[in-house]
Amino acid sequence: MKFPDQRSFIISALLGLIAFFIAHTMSAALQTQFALVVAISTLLGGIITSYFSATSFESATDETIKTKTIYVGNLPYRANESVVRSLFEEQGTVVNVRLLKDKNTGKRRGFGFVEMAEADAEKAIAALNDKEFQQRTLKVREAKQKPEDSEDE
DNA sequence: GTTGAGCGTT
Repeated sequence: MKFPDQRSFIISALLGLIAFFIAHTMSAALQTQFALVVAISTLLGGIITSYFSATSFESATDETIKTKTIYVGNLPYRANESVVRSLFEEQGTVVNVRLLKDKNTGKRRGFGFVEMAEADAEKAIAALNDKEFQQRTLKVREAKQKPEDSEDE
């Protein structure tokens, strides 16, 4: 029904364009046969693709985890991502860590975002908020979600 | 090389 991702859609569209131009160079009788072959090949390819993606081993657990993004402020300027990551990993599994730098100068701005699993995120916020870290008091909160919609299922 | 309230990049 649906394409697995946008790449498959683009590839299919490109192949369709190529087939269109090839068919344009043929006689009417050949066009019918060519269209048949293309249609059957597309069907078979789709069936095979969906079979393998349905039986692919454990690729479903990758993006099924519910993660929550945490805002971390008042960080010392000397702190880097690995230090923050290891600090939050004491409270749970850290999915991603981003410390924001200035776009022009590239200097650290002293705050960042940590992405964790939902339960671990709540635990980390409660445990690490207003905690002293390298002579600074951390500000740990749940991050404002970016204005991105389309949450289906 | 500096500074100190804050919510953002592939």
